[in-house]
Amino acid sequence: MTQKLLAGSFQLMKSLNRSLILNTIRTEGPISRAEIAKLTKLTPPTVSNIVKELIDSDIVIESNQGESRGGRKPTMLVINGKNFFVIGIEVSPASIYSVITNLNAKIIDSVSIDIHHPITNESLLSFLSKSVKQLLDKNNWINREHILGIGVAMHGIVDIENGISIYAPGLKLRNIPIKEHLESEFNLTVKVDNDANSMALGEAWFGHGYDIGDFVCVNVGQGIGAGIIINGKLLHGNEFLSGEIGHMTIDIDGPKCSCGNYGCLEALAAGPYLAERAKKQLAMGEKSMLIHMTGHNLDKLTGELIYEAASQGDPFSINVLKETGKYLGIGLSNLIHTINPSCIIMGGGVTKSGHILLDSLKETIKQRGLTEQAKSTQVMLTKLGDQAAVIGAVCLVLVELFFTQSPQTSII
Amino acid sequence: MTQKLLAGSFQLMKSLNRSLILNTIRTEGPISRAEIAKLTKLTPPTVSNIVKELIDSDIVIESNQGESRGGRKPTMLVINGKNFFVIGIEVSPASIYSVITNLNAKIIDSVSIDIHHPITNESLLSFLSKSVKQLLDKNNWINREHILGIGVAMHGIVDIENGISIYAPGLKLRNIPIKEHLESEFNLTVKVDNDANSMALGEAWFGHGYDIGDFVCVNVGQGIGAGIIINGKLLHGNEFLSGEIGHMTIDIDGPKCSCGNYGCLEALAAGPYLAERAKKQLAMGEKSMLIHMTGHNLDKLTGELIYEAASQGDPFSINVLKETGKYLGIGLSNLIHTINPSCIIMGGGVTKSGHILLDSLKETIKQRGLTEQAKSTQVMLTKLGDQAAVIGAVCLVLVELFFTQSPQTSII
DNA sequence: GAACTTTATTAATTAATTTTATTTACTTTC
DNA sequence: GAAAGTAAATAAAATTAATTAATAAAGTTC
Repeated sequence: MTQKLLAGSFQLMKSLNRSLILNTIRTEGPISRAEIAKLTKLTPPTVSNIVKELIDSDIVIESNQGESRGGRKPTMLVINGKNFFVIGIEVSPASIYSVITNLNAKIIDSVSIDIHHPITNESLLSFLSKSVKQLLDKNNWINREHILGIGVAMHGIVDIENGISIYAPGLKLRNIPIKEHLESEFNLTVKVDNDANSMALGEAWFGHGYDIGDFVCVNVGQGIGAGIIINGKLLHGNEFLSGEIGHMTIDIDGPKCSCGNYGCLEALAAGPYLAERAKKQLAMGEKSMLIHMTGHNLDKLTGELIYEAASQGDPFSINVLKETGKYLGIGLSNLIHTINPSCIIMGGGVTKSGHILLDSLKETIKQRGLTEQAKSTQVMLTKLGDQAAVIGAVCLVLVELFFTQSPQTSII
Repeated sequence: MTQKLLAGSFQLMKSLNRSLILNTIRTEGPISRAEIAKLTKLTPPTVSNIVKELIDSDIVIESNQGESRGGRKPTMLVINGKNFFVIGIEVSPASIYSVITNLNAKIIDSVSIDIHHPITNESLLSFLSKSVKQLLDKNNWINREHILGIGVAMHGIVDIENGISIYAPGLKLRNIPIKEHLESEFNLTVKVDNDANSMALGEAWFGHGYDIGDFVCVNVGQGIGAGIIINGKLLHGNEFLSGEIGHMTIDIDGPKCSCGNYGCLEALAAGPYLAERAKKQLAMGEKSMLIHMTGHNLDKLTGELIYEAASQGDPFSINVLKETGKYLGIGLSNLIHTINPSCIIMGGGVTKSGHILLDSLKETIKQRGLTEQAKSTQVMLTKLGDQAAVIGAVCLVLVELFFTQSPQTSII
């Protein structure tokens, strides 16, 4: 199919300009009407008219007066960020972490609930409700009408159209109707997406992806997933499966993965498998301070312990991390040669592994890149750190507010 | 960066509708004004006005009258396809194949020039000019004013903005200024893109991708490349490197590739490497009718010969193809788990290998897919066959004509 | 304090759609 | 075979939201 085309209409024209001005204020504000006109190439009256509507609908407010540059002082405009709120939830295999933020994604309060396994769909949903209720109760000074929605970052495969978690391997659950449940419970708009996708969105709005149009955010922790941003938008693929790079084969004869195949990136580089690999090598007689650190009980070995030993100079652990960096580097090279992002942002547990793994990873990309540009693809850690996914969940709601070209997007 | 927004204006509104109507006529024509209004949800007067302009600019013509459905007969509209022409060129390592087509991409005439190695940038450019001149001379009944542009499908890495072939491994050339050269020589718009991208575009416009928004076209021949279509548009990546899946590592300890790395998909599944692998196995004493077919000179072994022997039932060759199918299947699985296309279209030399390779490839995808949907991703051969790339080259020009939202896109 | 600048708004104009009405050309029905 | 009905296409008027031009407001500069 060739590209889809919109029909032009007065409504479309207006809503395009409305979004354009709203987003210019969001990203450039505080900014004057005159400056908006210059940046967007719209005419001053058009800007004035639309700004008036935005102020009427309470999403934009006039702030202080700016400095004169040889004439009348400009009136600065900003998003009315502090009076409206969004709830973001990150569901990881071990816990439910929920936050309430203002429109600038500044976290006002948070609650965390541990998940005990095994768990059922019903109890997960009730934990989600409980988590939201706690946030609302703790912050009952917030006008319920001023809460714009709930965003949920869920690990695994998510049907974003219906807000259903199709498969959550970390919880061993399937087909959880998150959107339906939360919407009926709280009468708020609910958006659900995959955790890596959410992280990517968070970085695009408030992190290192702020002025990059095409990038990938790779989440390396219990599993490995990627959020792919193309032209400032998330790529979801035909069946919500895009970015499942944990199950990219990079070594046909490699170790067995939980998915049943052999040599998946995840089985070579994700936290639990990393520990598994080290365990095998130690069992075969390799020396390492890890043996002492685990009290001679190798079942206690985790990725985190290996990070720690490596930072203390343990040669065995350093080598394990170097190997892991190489595997990840190969996975990322494959990504570079497939979608060629301008930058790769790393998030998840791996961000705590220090420079050894990262250096090895960068070295591998340099070695494997097909061209100079590929070799020098930038790799960096998330700016939002542990908050990337939950901030991303908040952004799922913000996208609707700022980019849905509907003139009715009055906040109240 | 968050998504980019257009500024709304009367011009935009008009040109969106112009494109919408033009493409509705292209894809649905012959079609009446009334039917266009229904399909596009534009009002009848809007359609009438714009159609009048399209007819004035000669890109649309009224054809016969349609059947009445209980009232006035509709006047059917079609693209004035037969009076305008596009030149398409495919530059492969061995030859330059050029065609002239009408707007329906129907080939009117073609010329082919063999390339003898080694070759320089200058002589390649002069061959390109010669090729176009031959086409023009052979078809001098065609009004030069009615030729809309030249599209070039070039193997390797292409800077599509400047129309420069950055690296053409099959010719061992770099930085060939194709667009600049041909534009100054013929005073026609010139578009250059990678061969796999062109194939994908050709299939999107006139092949199996006709009603699919997201798909991938994989070209397996001397090398392996993919053209990725997302939302009906080609993905080029940050440095024109997207789709270079030939250099995706699928076997860390695999054979050495021309790029210097080990275990690239290309080094396991592309034509020349396929022959290489078979040669090694035969040299080690394996039995096969290939030994007879090459007259005991294994240096004559090619991918094509292996296809032929396999189709005659040679067990050794069948096994080689099965292996190759498995490797390709792994590469495609990686693609499915990264961008999750709704369908994969195979083109290039591999299309001649028969069902053995393809069955093995499909089997591998079924085995490796993470979900039922991934497992059942459709794989098919190009509809346009050997013409896919050159028709795609033509489409590079058609994209400009049909999708550039400029009111001045008067053909003449 | 007169002249100039920048910001913002108002009024008039313009472009393109939409709505409503009309014409054209056919089919159906009595 | 004339009247009634229906669909296609166009014409005229109304509407929308932009652009252009003019003006007001609030400064700065010399």
